[in-house]
Amino acid sequence: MVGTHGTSEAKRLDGHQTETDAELIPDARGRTDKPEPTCPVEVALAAISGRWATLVLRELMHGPCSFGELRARLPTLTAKVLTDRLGELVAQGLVAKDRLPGFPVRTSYRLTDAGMELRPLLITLYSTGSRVLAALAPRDE
Amino acid sequence: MVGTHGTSEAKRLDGHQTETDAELIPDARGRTDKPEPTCPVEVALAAISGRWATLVLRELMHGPCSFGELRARLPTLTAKVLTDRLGELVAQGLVAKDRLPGFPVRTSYRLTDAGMELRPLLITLYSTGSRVLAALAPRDE
DNA sequence: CGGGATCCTTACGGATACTG
DNA sequence: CAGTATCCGTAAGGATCCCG
Repeated sequence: MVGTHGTSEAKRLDGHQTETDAELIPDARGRTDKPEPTCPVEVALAAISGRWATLVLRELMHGPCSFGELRARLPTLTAKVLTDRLGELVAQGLVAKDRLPGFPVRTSYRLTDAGMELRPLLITLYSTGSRVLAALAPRDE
Repeated sequence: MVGTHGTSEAKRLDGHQTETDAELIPDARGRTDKPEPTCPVEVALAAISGRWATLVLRELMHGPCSFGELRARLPTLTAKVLTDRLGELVAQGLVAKDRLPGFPVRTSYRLTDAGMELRPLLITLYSTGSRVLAALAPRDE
């Protein structure tokens, strides 16, 4: 039925080559037809989603950091949003929170081993964005 | 003033080593203290942000695809959201929309050169998510 | 087939003020 | 210093119905 005409045009739309899929979808967790929290892509996405998330992560990549230091380095980020973002990262097991003894109270935030795994992603976000900008620059296509 | 005590504890919190920064922040566009649309990271983030965005991109990575085909492959995605997502991608110059002549109307969506640049990012999202899950699996730290 | 037009609800980001 | 407590406006996602 489908093959009666066999035009190359129909094939281009219908036929999806599965050759390169293994690169994009290495295993069964990627073969999903909707956003599943268990899909690795969604896990990574959750880590960097939310405004300011990548900037907070970038600062923590430099090493442990206190709440106030983070605020100082990201001056226009309000305490509420920073608390939200850090709370999410802690809940995801990407950041650990250490209360330092003494007074006034100091809290040190640092990346966990899982959080460290995000470094290549931040680097790829940067390089990808750069290449996209470069590809758009010549002409709008 | 700062150096009077010189405890290693203070250094760990205050001193951010600039050694590895070049990897994370290659040029001036990355040295921002707030989310700037011109920052490459924000550009890449914009491309994959919004629910279903990565799934739509994944499908388009296989090759051009019509509106209905996208709906068929992502059954629980409503037409409105798909229209939104595609519209954003087109507005960002990552996807091109071709109206095919004939009846009924067919529209073919395909990645532009800029959109193709997102492939490594999708792959990194997957591998990063996998490694994060693996790092969290042994123990919660 | 490929959307557009509405409407609704919730989540998110931000501002401001206050506390242990 | 390191948050918490409120309040608010907007925008995003989804459902439903309709049109060319």
